Amino acid sequence: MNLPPLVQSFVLHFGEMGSRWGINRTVGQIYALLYVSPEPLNADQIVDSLGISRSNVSMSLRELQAWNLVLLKHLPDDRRDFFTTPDDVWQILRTLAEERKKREVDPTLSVLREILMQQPASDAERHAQARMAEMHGLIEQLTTWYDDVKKLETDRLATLLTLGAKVTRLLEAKDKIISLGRSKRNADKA
Amino acid sequence: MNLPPLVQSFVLHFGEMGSRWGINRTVGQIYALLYVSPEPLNADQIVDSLGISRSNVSMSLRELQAWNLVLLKHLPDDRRDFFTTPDDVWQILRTLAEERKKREVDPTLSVLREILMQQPASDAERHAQARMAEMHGLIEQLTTWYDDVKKLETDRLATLLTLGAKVTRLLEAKDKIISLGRSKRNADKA
DNA sequence: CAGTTATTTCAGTAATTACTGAAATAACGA
DNA sequence: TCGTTATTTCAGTAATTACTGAAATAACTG
Repeated sequence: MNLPPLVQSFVLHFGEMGSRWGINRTVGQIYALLYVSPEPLNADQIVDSLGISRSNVSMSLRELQAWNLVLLKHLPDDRRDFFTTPDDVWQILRTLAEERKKREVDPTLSVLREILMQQPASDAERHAQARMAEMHGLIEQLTTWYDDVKKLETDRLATLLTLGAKVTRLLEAKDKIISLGRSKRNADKA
Repeated sequence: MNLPPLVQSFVLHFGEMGSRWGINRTVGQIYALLYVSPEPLNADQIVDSLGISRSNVSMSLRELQAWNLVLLKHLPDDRRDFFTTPDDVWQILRTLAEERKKREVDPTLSVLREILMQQPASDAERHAQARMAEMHGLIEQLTTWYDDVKKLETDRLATLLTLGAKVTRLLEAKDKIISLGRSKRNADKA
């Protein structure tokens, strides 16, 4: 590996994190490298930077493209492929969320729905279905929220996040007032 | 594997999803099994249900305990350990979020902070640091929001989710009015 | 204490996943 | 067309991760 020390730390960390997810070390490293590079890189530059085989780079880039995490660029009079990441980190986050939903949440939802359609043949199955219904409800609620939020542009999403906390506090304050009123009335009754 | 068909589908699916995360197949299967079981299970019951070795169950339960995803129960006059999952799915979600943050987000934040402290030795490093600063900012904003939200009890969290969408729409409406006002003024000027 | 039961540890092995180098394909230009 | 360059594919191998069975430990009982 042949990189400025500061970049190298970042790349190595992402390699480790990658293997902690489903993504493997190399894919994580390549992504990190592209993310911090001032301009797009071609496959051979990645080979030189990370010290891995050309074929590994090819496969890993394909994986990153399947995740929509990487942009393909072309320079004039150069038929090599160059790769970058989007400039906007919030856009990257959105893509990541979308892809993980597609791979992890959606299949789970459809399995749950399918099972919930079936007729339980025992008490054990009836109980299992009830539990799955709870899980299904939770996931549906989360995805409904997500579907609403995902369309927001970067700056509005940021606003919503900082606002989110305030909405929470508002809710708490409202509840406190209501419960104060209730306990006052209860006290009056006694 | 010796399970009611409906439970088996669920368990198998979670096994596959498990290996798509860092978690392995067996851990995923055991968790799914515990999640749908009407009462706590001991290790031997898990062995029988899933057809895996006793030692594998022991290691996998240890893993689940490290993730705080599983509760240890004891029956009177029985010194075996029995395991369950929490009843409240929202509590499960909170735990999952907390543990993933601890394992994935926090280490990344600290690596980023450390790198950002250092003096860049080149333009490449300067640019890399700027990119890392963007990423750091995004993660900080997300975790601030998360820290606010995570303390909410189940029903209030659910409220916030359904509300979240409305807050969004409110923001959009407000922006539309403002931009309408602006474009009117601009039209007047012309 | 010895005997019984529950659980854990761990070395060895099986299974899976990652990676490489060589060959194949593809896309050009002369 | 052939030669050159870029990229992909894939069989073989390396590396990693998962799993097992046997032995060790631990926690109890009589």
